[in-house]
Amino acid sequence: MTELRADARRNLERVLDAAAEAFAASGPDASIDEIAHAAGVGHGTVFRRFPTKDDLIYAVVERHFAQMCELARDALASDDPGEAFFDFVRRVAELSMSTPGLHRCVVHCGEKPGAAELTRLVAKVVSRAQHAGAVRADVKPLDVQLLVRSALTSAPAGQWRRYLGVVLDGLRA
Amino acid sequence: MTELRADARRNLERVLDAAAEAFAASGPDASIDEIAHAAGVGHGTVFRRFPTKDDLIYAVVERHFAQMCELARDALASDDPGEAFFDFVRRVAELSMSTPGLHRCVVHCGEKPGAAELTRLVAKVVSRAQHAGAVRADVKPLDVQLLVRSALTSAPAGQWRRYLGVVLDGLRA
DNA sequence: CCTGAAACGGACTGTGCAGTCCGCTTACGT
DNA sequence: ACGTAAGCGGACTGCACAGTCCGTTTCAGG
Repeated sequence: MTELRADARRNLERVLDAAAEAFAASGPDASIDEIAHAAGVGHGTVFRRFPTKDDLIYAVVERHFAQMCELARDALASDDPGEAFFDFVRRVAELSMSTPGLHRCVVHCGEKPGAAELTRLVAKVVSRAQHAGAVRADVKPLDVQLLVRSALTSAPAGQWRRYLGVVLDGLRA
Repeated sequence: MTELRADARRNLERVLDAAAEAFAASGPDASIDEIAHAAGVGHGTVFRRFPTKDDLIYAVVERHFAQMCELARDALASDDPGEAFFDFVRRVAELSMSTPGLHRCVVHCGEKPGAAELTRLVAKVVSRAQHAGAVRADVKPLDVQLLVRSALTSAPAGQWRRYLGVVLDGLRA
């Protein structure tokens, strides 16, 4: 199963990269042809790996979640839980603001792929920071998510970093 | 120019109603065929009035803005500026949450149609409420808009009324 | 090398959509 | 009532896209 020919694996990676970029830029409306061309392969090659466009979107979203899980794990590995939390939030914000179309992709594929794992990790990051006294104790992970999301989505163009700063200050203990 | 035959005017209205409903439900992806069918006309009739799909979207958005302007004018006509303001915000929220797809339509047609008039009226509603001492003096119309929008967009399903209540309480003097 | 399986990619199909066209119908002034 | 211009709507075109197929190319093991 994992026995994938070298060229196949290389192309698969190119396709995923191109798809991530296209979906990040244009949301789920990006066409397969466009992605295949950007990846330098024929679009038949895309469909061999991902029988359906939705399968490709799904894969990209999963990868995106995995990136955020990675950030969360980094935060958990740090020995300063407070700063780790704030860094984590800032990085996640940076990531999602640099890929505006991906949110629509997540919505598009309804039930999320690996969201459970991500939720679990984030909860850990938050509670660790609270334990260290860096974050007020009366907020829950969901609150953090909603507050941050609202700051990002409602900020005027180019102002989201400032808005995020305000919210983060509000979360400090 | 306003000399429109009776049947033409009737159909035009039906089309606008159907379009408003369709765009509110599905955003700008709603098809002309679907709208024409819902309006009970052939889709040629739609294209005669609106040479382009974008023209139709534009018209619906303009109508939506006009509705909000109407609400603002109602608020300005009330003799209790404070309560008028809070009612106004609640009504606008109710309106936009009942037409989730319209926001994407507004985004779709970039520069907004009659946004200037709306902005002007809202500014009046806010400053009147502030003058009456019902709303804290240190917020600007833009702040109100952003705060309300963020409450609406970030609330979990079915919770937006509660979130809005919190924000409105926060705006009281 | 040489061979067979794996992978490739582009031609092809089917669908759904925006936008056009034109023969038919209907409102309305006289 | 009737003539005509305004209005109608569905057949048609063209295009963009998702998804299929198959003849050709390339990898990898012996």
